[in-house]
Amino acid sequence: MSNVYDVLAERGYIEQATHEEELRELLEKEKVSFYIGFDPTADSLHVGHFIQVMVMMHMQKAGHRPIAIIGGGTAMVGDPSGKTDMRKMLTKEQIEQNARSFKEQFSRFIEFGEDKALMINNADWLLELNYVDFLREIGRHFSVNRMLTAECFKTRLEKGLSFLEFNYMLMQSYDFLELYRRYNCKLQMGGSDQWSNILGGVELIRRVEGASAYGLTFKLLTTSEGKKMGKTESGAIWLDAEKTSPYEFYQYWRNIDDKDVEKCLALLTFLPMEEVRKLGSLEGAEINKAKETLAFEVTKLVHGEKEAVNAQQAAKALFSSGSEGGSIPFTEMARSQFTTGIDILTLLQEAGLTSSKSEGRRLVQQGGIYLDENRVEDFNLIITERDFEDGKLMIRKGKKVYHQIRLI
RNA sequence: GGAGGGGUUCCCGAGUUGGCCAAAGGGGGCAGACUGUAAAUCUGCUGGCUAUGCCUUCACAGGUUCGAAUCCUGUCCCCUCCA
Repeated sequence: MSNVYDVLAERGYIEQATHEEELRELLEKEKVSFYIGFDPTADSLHVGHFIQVMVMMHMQKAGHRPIAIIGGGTAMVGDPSGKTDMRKMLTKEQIEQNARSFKEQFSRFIEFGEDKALMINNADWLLELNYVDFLREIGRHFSVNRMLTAECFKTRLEKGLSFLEFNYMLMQSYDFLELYRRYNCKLQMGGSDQWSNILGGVELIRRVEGASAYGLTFKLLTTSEGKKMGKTESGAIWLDAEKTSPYEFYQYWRNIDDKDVEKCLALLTFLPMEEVRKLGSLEGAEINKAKETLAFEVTKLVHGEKEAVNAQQAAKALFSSGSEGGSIPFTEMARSQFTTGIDILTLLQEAGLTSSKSEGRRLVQQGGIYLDENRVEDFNLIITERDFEDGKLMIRKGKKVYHQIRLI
């Protein structure tokens, strides 16, 4: 069980790999530098990236060296894989800013240092490429016929694919070559949508350097229905506490589908596999224990133990007795606003629970709003200081969304 | 550059003999019931508001008309075929 490859396989990360056996041996024998690319298209990593971060952690633990590549150069082109539309192009400044946020977040999970792990922006070499040289050196190794048969371009061939995007594969392949030359990086990993791009790099290194390089892809984190996980109606689940509070983060995992629990425990926590299997095999209401463990462990990894405990306590308190907990989302409002009273619809909006008064009105009419566990019957209700206890008022929307108003 | 087709509410997508269109249907989402903070199922809702009425929406800007998503003119954008 000491081989990381086996660990990764057992936990269910691996989708496919080039030369499985060779790669396994390589990981057994030597310290391998490997890379995973990240597109800096947002200012924070989200849950979808986290699985890749987990892999880097596993690999680093096993003594290998992760190289996180920030696609500063490639982001300026946009990866067409799996997309139906052309991506928005980002400005250089945005990309740089995002790259900084990424690095900060990576440091929470991976130890950086010359020998430990690196983070590199591929803009370093991509931006100064000379077009003609690139074509002569790299372009000649790619067959358009072959590329067109690649899965990642198929959907785009129907809808239209610009030449700019068509080049993405070459750029990513070139990244791998460059990393091989500079850091002796022999392995590229990525989501399964990256398979063709990774293969491109592996082949390029073989042709240009005559050396062996390897590729490995992970399963994309999807729900049992095949949807991408980590997306909610209100957007992605971010690793940044500012964008997704630890409480919400915890709740996301707590509310996960029964069928996804075991998979997530294996992929997103470091719990031993025996325990993962044990938890995953719980039946009926019992499986809630597994969900609690999952939520706690993942929150702990991402936000630290303290936040995880807070989130867990808040959740338990709310869902078992309805009393308040420590870290539920809240809004602070001036006491003076409540001397004359404020109507419920406005209050809901202030708390961010509804986006319009009409929406609030509907919610109340349908019986979806509660104040301290009492259903609100009338949408003309006026809230005053007297409704508060200890300067706090708990509003609940639906079954699970809690929000507290605090007087200041 | 030439020929043709099209841009509708969160998304897909009806609607173009002008009024009955805040706009069918589906998806998604939200809420209710049932439950285990799960899934499935059933029900309701899904532009805004100082709300039985009023206001703003059908690419954009004008025009015709008592009245336009629907007709006319111009502009922008997208797609397909030809070069």
